[in-house]
Amino acid sequence: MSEETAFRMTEQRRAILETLHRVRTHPTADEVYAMVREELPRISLGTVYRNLEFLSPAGAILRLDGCGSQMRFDGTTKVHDHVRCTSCGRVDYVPGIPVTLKKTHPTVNGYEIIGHRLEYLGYCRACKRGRKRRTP
Amino acid sequence: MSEETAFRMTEQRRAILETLHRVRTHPTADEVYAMVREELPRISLGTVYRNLEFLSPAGAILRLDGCGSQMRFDGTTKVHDHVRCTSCGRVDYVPGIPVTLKKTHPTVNGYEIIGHRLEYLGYCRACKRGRKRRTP
DNA sequence: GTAATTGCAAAAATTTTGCCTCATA
DNA sequence: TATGAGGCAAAATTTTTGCAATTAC
Repeated sequence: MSEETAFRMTEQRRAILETLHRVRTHPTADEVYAMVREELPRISLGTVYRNLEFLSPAGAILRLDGCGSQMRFDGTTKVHDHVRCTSCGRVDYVPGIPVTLKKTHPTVNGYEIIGHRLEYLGYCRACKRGRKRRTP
Repeated sequence: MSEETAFRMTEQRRAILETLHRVRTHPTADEVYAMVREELPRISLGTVYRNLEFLSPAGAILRLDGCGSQMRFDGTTKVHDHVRCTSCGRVDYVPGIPVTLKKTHPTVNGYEIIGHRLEYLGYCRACKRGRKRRTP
C-alpha cells in the first residue's frame, strides 16, 4: 500500500550534498555548480537545479528563499514584520506582535549590524483549507 | 556645493507609489506593472523596474529582497539564523545569539504559523572597510 | 531490466540596458 | 529649454523543461 518513493543516490547528488555540507557560504545554484564541477566536470547546471529542488523538500538541505524567487515591494516604510505563506507565496503584514528581540548586537560575526528582518512562515487561510482537504 | 539630485515626480512614478501605498499584498514587479497599467495603460515594465529601483534606496518604498535576487542554499538543516551583507550579498551563519523570540503564536493574521526566519542585516568585514574608505 | 536521473540545449521567466523621444521643472 | 524620465525592444540573468542516453538499484 505504501508506495516507497524510490530515489537514487547518484554521484552528482552526493557531490552536491557534500559540497553544501562542507561550505558555510550559502551559495547560489551557480556557485554550487562551480564548486561541484571541480569534482565532476561534466555535471550540468540543470542537474544542479534539479537536485537542489529535490533535496530541499526532502529536508536534506535548506533553501533560503527570502520571498520566493521574485522580489517583492512594499509601500509601507515603517518597521513591521511579515508572514509568508510557504505554499502560495503570499505575503502579509504582521502588525504589532510582541516580539522581544534583543535590542542590538552592534557587531555579529564580524558584521556591523544595521537591522534585522523577521518573517513568519506558515499557511494562509486559503492554503490551509486546501491543505486540510488534501491531508487525510 | 551641495548638488541637489534633481528628480521629477512623473505620472508613472506617482502611480507606482500610490499603488504600493494602497495595496497590502507586497506585489512583485510584475504585479505592480499590472496594477499600474489599469491607470496608465501605456506604462512599460522597464519603467516599473526603474522606479522600484529608484524609490527603494530613496526610502519611499521597501524592497523585500529576501536574499538578493538569487536563491541561496544551505547544507545545515538545524535551526540557525543568518547575517546578510546588504552591500555584497554575502550570507553567514549566526551561531547561538540569545534572541528571545516569543515562543509561538499558533495563528497570526489568519496564518497557521509553522516557523519563522530571522535575518540580520549589516556590512561584512570587507564591505565595512570599503565603506569606511569611501565615506569621508 | 526498469525507471530514476543525467546532459544537453532550448525555452521560460525575470531583470537590466541602450537609445531615442517626451515632458517636468 | 535642459535634462531627468519614459517607451520600446533587445540583451543579460536566472531557472525550468523536453528528450534521448545512462545508470543505480
